[in-house]
Amino acid sequence: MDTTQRTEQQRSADRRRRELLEAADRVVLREGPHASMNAIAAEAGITKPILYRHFGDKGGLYAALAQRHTDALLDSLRAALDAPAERRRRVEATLDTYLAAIEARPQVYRFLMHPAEGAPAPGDQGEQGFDVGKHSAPLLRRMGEELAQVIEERLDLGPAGQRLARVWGHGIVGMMHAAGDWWLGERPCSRAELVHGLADLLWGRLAVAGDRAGGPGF
Amino acid sequence: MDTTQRTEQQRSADRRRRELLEAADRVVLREGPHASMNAIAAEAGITKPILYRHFGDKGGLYAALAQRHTDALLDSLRAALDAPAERRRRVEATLDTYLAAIEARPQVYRFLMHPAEGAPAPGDQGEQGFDVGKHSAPLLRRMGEELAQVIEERLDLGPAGQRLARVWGHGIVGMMHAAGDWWLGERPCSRAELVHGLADLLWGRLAVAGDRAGGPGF
DNA sequence: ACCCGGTGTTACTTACGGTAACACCGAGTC
DNA sequence: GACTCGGTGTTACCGTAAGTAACACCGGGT
Repeated sequence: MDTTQRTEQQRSADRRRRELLEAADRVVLREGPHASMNAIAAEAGITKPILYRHFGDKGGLYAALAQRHTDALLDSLRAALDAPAERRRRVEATLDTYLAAIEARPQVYRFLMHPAEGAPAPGDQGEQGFDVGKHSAPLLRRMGEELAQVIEERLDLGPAGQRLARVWGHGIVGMMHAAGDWWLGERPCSRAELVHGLADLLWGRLAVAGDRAGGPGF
Repeated sequence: MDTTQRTEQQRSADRRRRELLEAADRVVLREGPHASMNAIAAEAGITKPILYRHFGDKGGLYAALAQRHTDALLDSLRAALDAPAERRRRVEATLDTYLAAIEARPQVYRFLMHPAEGAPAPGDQGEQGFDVGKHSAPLLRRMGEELAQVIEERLDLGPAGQRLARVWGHGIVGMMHAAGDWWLGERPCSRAELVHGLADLLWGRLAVAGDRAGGPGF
């Protein structure tokens, strides 16, 4: 098991794996998250068992596929978050980066948000509580944690700062996600307007807005 | 086809439908969203074709099931939103109501958020764009729209108020959802702390928080 | 006596995830 | 040169679950 040989084999396997992932990517982009293993294998010019040898099961393949895209998106978001500008500009840039991404490739986005569709696993006994709470798309969790870390590093939030940063990280990511999802479906306004509206929300405009005439107030 | 007879038949059918829904509810609560149509039929003491006669397909059954729970949850939320108290208290009460609901019955919650698992429909040709944007759980959309309406009715947000209210409605709901999902999975703090943290976020504490020493600022 | 709509059944088809068993092939070894 | 060995590939199969005929029973109206 000397290093060079192992590397040789691994490089071959890794190249193959990348090819398979690219084929899977094409199929998922074309047919959506319901793409069958047969279809993916056909696209790659091979048959099912090979896919299973490489990825274990459908969940494994989808996880590998999702991680590629998740990593790419997170890199973009980090860049926007780290840009040299004032706080509000950075928040807006990050929101806009996310929205631009899901706008540009909605299929990828949809796949990332619903990767757990298949794979109930035949021998499913156990875990009666069926992973409540962990069901969210890994992308959302990762984005939430990432943002939480940035917030905690840079903001002085007092003694309970760490907990608060995580609450905010996940909350802001969820806000971005849900608003983006709705916006993508209905296109009720321009991207810039959406970004501005969300930033206003985060900047506390909800708290200071005046009551409307005639109502009991909000 | 006189009215009384029709009503007679309909009432019988409706009662049956409710019974079936309750059986389905028990199974879904016990086995999660992967419950098979066979299992549901067995729980109801009948066989599959009857389910299909009543609900069309699995998606139909799940939609009917989801609507019951969604309606119930929305009623609670409306009550919290309409309570006579100042704005911040009401926001906190609404957040707390939602979190209490998902905490009390996580299985229901999980089911509501992922109702579209099955039903790719065999004759799936067409809709190549596969409903991007509409994939979200109907519950999230309904909550977003509902909140948007309340905001728009009660707050004076200037000329673009309507659009802004919808952006905020969906954004806030998404924030609540993602934070609640994360919280339910990790239980990093008490419910009250979470509520307080999210309300602080909505009240603009992000904007006014001080930079941490040593960093370039957020 | 006869039909008819509603409720129910059994038995089937189709599709898909996943697996077992076998075939080929190139590289290193005696 | 025959021989094993790991990797790549195949065909053929199993189990499960959605969805669909086709048939059976039963009560009431004509």
